[in-house]
Amino acid sequence: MSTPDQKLTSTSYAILGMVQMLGTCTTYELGKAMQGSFDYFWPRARSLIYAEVKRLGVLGLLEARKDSVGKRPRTTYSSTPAGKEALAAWLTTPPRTFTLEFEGLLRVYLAPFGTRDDLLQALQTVAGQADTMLHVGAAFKRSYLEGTSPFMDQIHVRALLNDFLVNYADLVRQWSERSIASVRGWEDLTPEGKLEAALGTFTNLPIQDSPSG
Amino acid sequence: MSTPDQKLTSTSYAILGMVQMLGTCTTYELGKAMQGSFDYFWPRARSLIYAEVKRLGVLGLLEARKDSVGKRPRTTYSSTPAGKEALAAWLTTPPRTFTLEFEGLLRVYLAPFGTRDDLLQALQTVAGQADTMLHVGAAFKRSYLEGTSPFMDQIHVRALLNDFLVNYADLVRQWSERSIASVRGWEDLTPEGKLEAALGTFTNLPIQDSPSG
DNA sequence: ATTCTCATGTAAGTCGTTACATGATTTG
DNA sequence: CAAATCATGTAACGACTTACATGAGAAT
Repeated sequence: MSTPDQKLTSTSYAILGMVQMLGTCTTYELGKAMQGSFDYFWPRARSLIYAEVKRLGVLGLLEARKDSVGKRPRTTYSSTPAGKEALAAWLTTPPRTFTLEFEGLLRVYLAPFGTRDDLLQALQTVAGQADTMLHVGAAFKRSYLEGTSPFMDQIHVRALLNDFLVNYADLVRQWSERSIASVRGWEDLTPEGKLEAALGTFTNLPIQDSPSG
Repeated sequence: MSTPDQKLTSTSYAILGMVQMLGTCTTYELGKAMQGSFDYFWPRARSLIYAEVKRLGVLGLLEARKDSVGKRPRTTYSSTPAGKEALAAWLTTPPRTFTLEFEGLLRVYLAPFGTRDDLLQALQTVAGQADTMLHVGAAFKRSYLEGTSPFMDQIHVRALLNDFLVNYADLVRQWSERSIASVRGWEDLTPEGKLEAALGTFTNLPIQDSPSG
């Protein structure tokens, strides 16, 4: 009963969950943990977290304890029964759709208004970004296989999560590499002589070009 | 020279590019085109486009012509030399990093605070969303293979684009399906008896758990 | 002792969304 | 001709970001 859910955002629940996971934490620790865990699928700026925990405290979904370090005040948060209830209630609702924001694809779409080299550089930047992500994934993999990760007891769900994330990074990496290879084979961005390969790419997409309607 | 780039966002350039692609268009047509093309990698609300073309008009990057339909006024836009220059200049800069916002993964991470069935439902929702995306991809594929797409002359770059998008949707679909299969095999969300499979998942990730360095 | 990094926030601003209002056009 | 849908915006609001300010602790 009650579930007093005012206007909470998904970020609110992300915070509620992370605090519950950590038990008790300062906002800084919370921020670090969120950055380390959520950055690739729910990225948020630090300052937002400071604002949000405050709000969740007022709503009674987090317990805020003031202490201080030196003569500087700070706040430490922990979960409340109401907070746990709210989180559990949210978890029963369907997730909003996943959205991608991929400027690199915008560059591909608009490539004909720039140069071939612009496109190549954009794709190389993307490849580098994917590579970084793969390194992070590799570190996670190592920490779980070696058993050095905190939250080893969560390994069964974290496996699902990393399964997605690593395959996702790998997809971006591979896509950017084969795209670079394609573009390298071009002299410019005009359509001339590029139809055949394009049709081949479409044909090989892992999908049925099945009945409309 | 000049490149008077005030504070333009990536969305500004997306608009600049789409208008240049269309030649001349009403804001409504522009919005439709953007929705149809960018929705999966650069989603933006209609109303933002109305606001943005107006601004781009003031900046001289788009030409705005007022006409009317019945006694209702409307504005039609087309590209200007300055606009084309600005777009070309932007295309030389490196793209910002791709970001994902995937509430489904948040649900996976926080799953232990809810029930097994919550998690299953969330994953099924995701599978459905990926499926929808695959249908859109299939339609694109068909239109290009049949040669019925407008902008057939862009097929070489669109092939790169759809290569990513379809494989991405396919990844989400397949991931959600194998995750559902995993969770179906569980009786609850406790760690008991789930270690082996999790370790296997990590081991099989397409990545080296290579030297830290 | 100074400097650099860690830690704890606040303030201002913006990009973008949801909701609304209303005219025009098609459809039943 | 009434209802639904297409078309053309505006207004209000909010979630999130960037930039700033500053204390504490570590390093040199």
